[in-house]
Amino acid sequence: MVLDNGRRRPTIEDVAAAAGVSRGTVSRVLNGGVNVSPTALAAVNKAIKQTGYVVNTHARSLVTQRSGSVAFLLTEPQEKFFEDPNFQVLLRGCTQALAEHDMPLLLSIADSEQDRERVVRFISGGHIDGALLFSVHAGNPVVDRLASLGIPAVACGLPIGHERELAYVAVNETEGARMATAHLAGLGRRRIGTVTGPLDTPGGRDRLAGFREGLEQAGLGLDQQLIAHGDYTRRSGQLAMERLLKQNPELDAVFVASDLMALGALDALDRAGRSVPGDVALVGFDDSPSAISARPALTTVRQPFKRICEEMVRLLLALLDGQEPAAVILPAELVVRETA
Amino acid sequence: MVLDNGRRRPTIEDVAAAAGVSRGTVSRVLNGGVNVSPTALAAVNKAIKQTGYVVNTHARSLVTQRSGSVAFLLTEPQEKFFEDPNFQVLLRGCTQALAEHDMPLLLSIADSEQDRERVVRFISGGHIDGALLFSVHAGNPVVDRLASLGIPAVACGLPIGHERELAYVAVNETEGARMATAHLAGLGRRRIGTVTGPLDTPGGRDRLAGFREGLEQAGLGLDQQLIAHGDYTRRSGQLAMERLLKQNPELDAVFVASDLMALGALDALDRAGRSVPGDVALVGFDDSPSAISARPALTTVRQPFKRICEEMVRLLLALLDGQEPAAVILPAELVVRETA
DNA sequence: CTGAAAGCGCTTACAG
DNA sequence: CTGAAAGCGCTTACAG
Repeated sequence: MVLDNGRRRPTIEDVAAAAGVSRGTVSRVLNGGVNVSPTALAAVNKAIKQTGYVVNTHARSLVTQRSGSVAFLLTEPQEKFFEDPNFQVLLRGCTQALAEHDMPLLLSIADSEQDRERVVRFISGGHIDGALLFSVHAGNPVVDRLASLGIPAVACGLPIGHERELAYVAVNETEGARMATAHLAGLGRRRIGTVTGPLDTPGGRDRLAGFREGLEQAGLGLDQQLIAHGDYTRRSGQLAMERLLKQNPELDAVFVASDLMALGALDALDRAGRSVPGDVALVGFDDSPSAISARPALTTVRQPFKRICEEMVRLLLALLDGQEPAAVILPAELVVRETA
Repeated sequence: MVLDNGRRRPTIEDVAAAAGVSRGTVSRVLNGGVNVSPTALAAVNKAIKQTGYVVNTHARSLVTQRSGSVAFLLTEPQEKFFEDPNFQVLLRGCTQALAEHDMPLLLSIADSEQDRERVVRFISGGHIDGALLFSVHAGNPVVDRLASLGIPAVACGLPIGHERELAYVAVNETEGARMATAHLAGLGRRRIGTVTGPLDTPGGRDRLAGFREGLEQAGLGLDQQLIAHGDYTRRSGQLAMERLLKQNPELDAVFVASDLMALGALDALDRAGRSVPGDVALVGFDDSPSAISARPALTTVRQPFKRICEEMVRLLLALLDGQEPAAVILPAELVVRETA
């Protein structure tokens, strides 16, 4: 507003002049108003309004050594993350949670070798104060670099290999998967398979662990033939499901470690002429937007994405405040719809 | 890298000392190396590597009065944009196009009244140099403000009401819609309806115009009963389609102004027991990711999103360079799949 | 509670 | 081609 065409942006000096105080006093008002008399406070606030003053963040950052913004960092080597609707939910949630603290979100994608270099340079260049990490695979070079540089960072999901150094927020993966499997067993299914995510991700590793637990609790034996691996893409879900069906023609249920892969599994079941949930019952994981729009609608394990984002931002701000990295584990919840 | 734990970040002063030159010379090397002797250039580059120097962007921005980053601004009042898969494609495309210029992308969402205030404040606060505008409805207050503030901005799609002041990149909406309609007519369909977008958006207004043209060229008369309006959500597409079917039981084709609405229309047709394309042929618009994954796969009008993003970034950089706002119109292309 | 002043790390005329 | 110096707009001890 104001910024009358052609005129330069008002500075703290202009506000000081208008309020009849020094720059220092204006600055104190801007930074919380401590040690400022009510009179001065009122005069400065009036002058700010009058001049249309907006703080110059670069000048501020230069002295405070803080940028006041954080990165939303995708470390996924492929385009997978963009294909996944969870991404939108996460991105939106973080943008909102950050906006409440008046902090902008910078979107960074490090999915190619050269992007990686750029991103690390960018982050170590002081552009941002900290990073929100997504889709973290064990051994990801960017994550390793950030961790060793000591850049404040919070991962979405347990960061395998950096459980100690990095803060993170995760749903209880194991318990969620166990519940899903127990639900299938409770439906009377006896030949239950699973499509896992990559085993170098917490979602791949721990949901498989939960699946095993569920099977065991139901008194069902474990059979390697009932496990197929995907990489979180829809296509991989389809291929894994096809493998499963081929290896176990009598399969009557499947737990798929992500909704997107579940969509692919649905494709495969459809082509194989198996009805869902009639012939094969299916439970996904995420409760992503696609779970509802799928036909039939997916029974799935809900990840509380909004809450996850809020907690991630809270943890990151705490880190910036000098606190130690913490972990937050949120409960999973089974959402029963049409597929099981 | 470097940034040895505990040690402060190297500054231009450290590089100068290591290279045995003045700060000014280091700065010149950093900014293109003009007026620098080969000897000095080599010494400085070596010193940069040696010290692990990375420019402090805040200090630079303070003097250049440029932030070096741009905003990806969603002005949509609802959550619609996030529901739409086009969004991901656009976001990714712009991030990449910007990364090539080493510019970070700031994601800003102005979908509530107070968000709007924040965003305008943020932008006029010098955080960013310019904005990429998405989902612009006529009369959107944020867009009006940016335009009147003279903030460099490029809209995705024609910004109704600001055609002169704002640069923009758009697909040829009218021609795309005309082609879609002509395709349906060419299939021998005679009772062709349309589901439009909101008429205060270029996609709503101009695709309807193209539909009319197509009908006229095919010698088919215009009937108000054949026009239903949606708001780009899937749900609205479904409702509009239901209305259309009720008003025109003999409908044999429909042009839907977005793929997402087309998905909703498919839902409606399915429930009404009409086969696609058997009973009703359908053409969408966008060629968004959902077009391919839909069953049956959507015949649609392709928007070259990658190209759109590249052109938007190019135009924005030109604006920042002092050039006048320009418009780029890209050709539309019909992609024939299964629905028509 | 307040002002004067140093300093954050750069860039950019200005001399030479 | 190069260095010395001013200045970008803030914040923050330091005196008072």
